[in-house]
Amino acid sequence: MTTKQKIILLSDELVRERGFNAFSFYDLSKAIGIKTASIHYHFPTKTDLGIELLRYHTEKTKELREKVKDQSPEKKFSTFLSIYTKIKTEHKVCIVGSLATDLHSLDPKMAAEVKVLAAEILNWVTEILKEGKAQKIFHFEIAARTKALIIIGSMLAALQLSRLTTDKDFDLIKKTLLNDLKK
Amino acid sequence: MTTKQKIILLSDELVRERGFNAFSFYDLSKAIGIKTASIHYHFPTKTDLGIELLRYHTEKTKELREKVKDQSPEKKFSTFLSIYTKIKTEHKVCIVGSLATDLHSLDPKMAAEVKVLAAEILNWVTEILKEGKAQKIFHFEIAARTKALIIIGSMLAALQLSRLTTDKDFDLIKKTLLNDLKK
DNA sequence: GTCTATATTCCGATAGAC
DNA sequence: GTCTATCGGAATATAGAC
Repeated sequence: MTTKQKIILLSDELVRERGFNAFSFYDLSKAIGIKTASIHYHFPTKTDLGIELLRYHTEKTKELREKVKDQSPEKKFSTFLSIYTKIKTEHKVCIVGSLATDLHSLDPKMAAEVKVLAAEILNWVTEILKEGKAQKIFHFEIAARTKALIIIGSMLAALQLSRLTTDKDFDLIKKTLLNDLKK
Repeated sequence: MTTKQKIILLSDELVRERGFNAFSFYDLSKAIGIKTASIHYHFPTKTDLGIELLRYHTEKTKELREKVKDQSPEKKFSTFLSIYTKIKTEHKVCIVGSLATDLHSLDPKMAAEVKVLAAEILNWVTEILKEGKAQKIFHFEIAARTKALIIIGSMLAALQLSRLTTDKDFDLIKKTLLNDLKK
């Protein structure tokens, strides 16, 4: 793995663990074993790093979407849900939620990238839901995009709220969501 | 209003606008018109300020709960929802979501107070839902606490996501939630 | 690409006068 | 209760050697 990749992956952990404004180049330098000046070589500013991190997420989401494009809607949906399940095992939150709460403290260019990622996720889930409804696998009466917003929001919130109540509440919310969609 | 109250109210705005780690005593001092040293007189540390801010929210929630205790479940529920509607008009997020994403960067004493506030809200909404269901006003099949988690989570997420999509999505989610409960 | 060294700014916090 | 003055530390960022 290149140093640049190491920096992005570690930043990703830290943003979702503590928040963008709560980690520093020094945190990265300690963990990777290089000096903060070396990090500036790869990312001139912290905003540059944040932007590349977000583009990495957008790209990864697109790749995942492409990877399961020929699968059933159920499989696609469970793939989507597994993103959050993985995050929960790390006791972290999703990057969209983490950066949405800090949005107005971010450089506008970085804030714009958060919106791009959110749009990509919303677009994907909307598509999955439409397809599942057409195949009479998923059942809901509202617009697919609205349903997608509520589902994405519920998973995002499940990660945040289950930090405050108990970890079990994450699974509880996830299962309830899945049942609701299939009934 | 006392200076102490001014500091708490302004901190509240800033936490929900930018996040706890993105505002400083200097931001407060500018806005209030006193020096940062004076803020330390009222709150020795930033954590002390955070803790008092959270206790203020917990107290306010209890007062609101008490204020509407003799009203109908619908009225109680719409009172609960109006908290988020108000926040949305300010383009902010709720303090629970803001601090949940930053939780692992907070002093443990402050993190504990976030959990106290979340528990109070969850307890209140669970009670409202149980009462509404008993009166056959609200309709849902899952446990009231689980439904409360999903509703609170949906409102919390609606504030965050609608920062990234469009403001209209907040109302869309809110109305969908209300329809679902009454159908 | 990584280093040392340093500049700059900001931030939380304290001492002591008024 | 608020001020001036200041400390110590942390953070982002840059210059220039290797």
